[in-house]
Amino acid sequence: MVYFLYICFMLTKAELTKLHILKTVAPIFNQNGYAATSMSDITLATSLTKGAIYGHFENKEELAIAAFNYNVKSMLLRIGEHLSTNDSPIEKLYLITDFYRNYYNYSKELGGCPITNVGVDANNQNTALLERVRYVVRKIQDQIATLIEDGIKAGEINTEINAMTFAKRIDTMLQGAIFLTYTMDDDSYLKETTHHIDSIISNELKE
Amino acid sequence: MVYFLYICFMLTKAELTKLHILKTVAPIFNQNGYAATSMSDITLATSLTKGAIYGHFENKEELAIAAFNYNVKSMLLRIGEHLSTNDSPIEKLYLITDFYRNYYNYSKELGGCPITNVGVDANNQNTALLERVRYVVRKIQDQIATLIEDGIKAGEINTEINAMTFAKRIDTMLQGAIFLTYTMDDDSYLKETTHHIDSIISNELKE
DNA sequence: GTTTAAATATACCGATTGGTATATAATTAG
DNA sequence: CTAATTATATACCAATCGGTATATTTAAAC
Repeated sequence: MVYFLYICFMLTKAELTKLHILKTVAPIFNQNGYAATSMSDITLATSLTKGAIYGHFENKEELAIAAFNYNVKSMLLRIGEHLSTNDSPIEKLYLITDFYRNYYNYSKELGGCPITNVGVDANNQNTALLERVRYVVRKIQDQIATLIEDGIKAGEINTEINAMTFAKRIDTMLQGAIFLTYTMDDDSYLKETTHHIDSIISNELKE
Repeated sequence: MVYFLYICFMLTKAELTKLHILKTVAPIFNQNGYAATSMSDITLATSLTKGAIYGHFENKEELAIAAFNYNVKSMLLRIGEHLSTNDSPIEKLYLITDFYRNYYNYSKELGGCPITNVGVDANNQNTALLERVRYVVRKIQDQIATLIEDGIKAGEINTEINAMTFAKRIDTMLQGAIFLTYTMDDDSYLKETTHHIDSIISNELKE
């Protein structure tokens, strides 16, 4: 059997299988958590056997980490695409809130928000996974802070603003909204919060 | 053997055992999650056997629900105590943020924040537990909203304020701060957020 | 097309899972 | 103090857990 990707990007059959495993397994780990996901779940979902799975991943933990990285990568890629629409720092800030405005629908495909789920799941459990979560949280906050600093330099944002303070404040609101939206199955938390952040940008950040 | 509580409140030995189980098991379930907590963990921690445990709880799920309720009850009790310090609605609002200011230290005793942990853990997994989480979230938000409405009636808070909107906004910020404080093991999220909410009360709510 | 190497399937491992039937111990009621 | 009852301990269950050694199939290189 010959696959499109195989021809196009010169991927070996094994690499394709690895991608298939990750794509299939990522939302399962994300939705069920590490402990509640069994290797049987994985073989069943991928239609592969343990031999194939363990041929690509050393153990369950390595697979879980790879699955989390897969989810995060596709998420950050999507944010990046969204932000590339506009060049102005302050407009990019609005685009971040715009991304999270529809985050419920989007992240459902990933089996929920990977940051929220793995952050809670790995807390005091899995050191390697938790470290990855922290890295991504820092990365997102740094990105927001950099945008604010760029906005200050461009004269779009008030010079007296502390970039990291506001970045963390925005991230805190977003994380709370994501958690409550999922827990209450109510999108209005994300809608209201993104709207609120927009008005903060307009009223408190804008020069 | 005779226990203090036994004499004082006329609790049977069995009821005492049940309390002992819940007190021991509640933080374990909260910290590890439902799937990652085994009955062996429970028998080991309580120094009891399966016979004793299953004599008091029908199955693992019932025990997990009882453990969550135990944590929530002690948490709500603590908030209630804290709020009883003052009678003014707006001062009670400040006392809520004051409670969450030191929430990291307090909730560590419970094995983390029960709302956050069980909210994520039970999402798309355990219907009964998730329903309990939702009930508690609504209860907390209603409590905040009621305080704001009382403040409006008392002339302490601006009449144009939408109580539930602000209650949900405050809760969203708190949930985000709790999540990030735990995930990043950094208390400053809760400190900064409670400080920020205080200034919102002072600047946006106060008449 | 054949050989060689890699990828996948099969069958199995000991340990642990949640749960139960029954025996034993402790407590309560008379 | 005894009898009835309740609470706890013991021993066991089938099922599943994560993981592995080996056989078999498939793809890659020539």
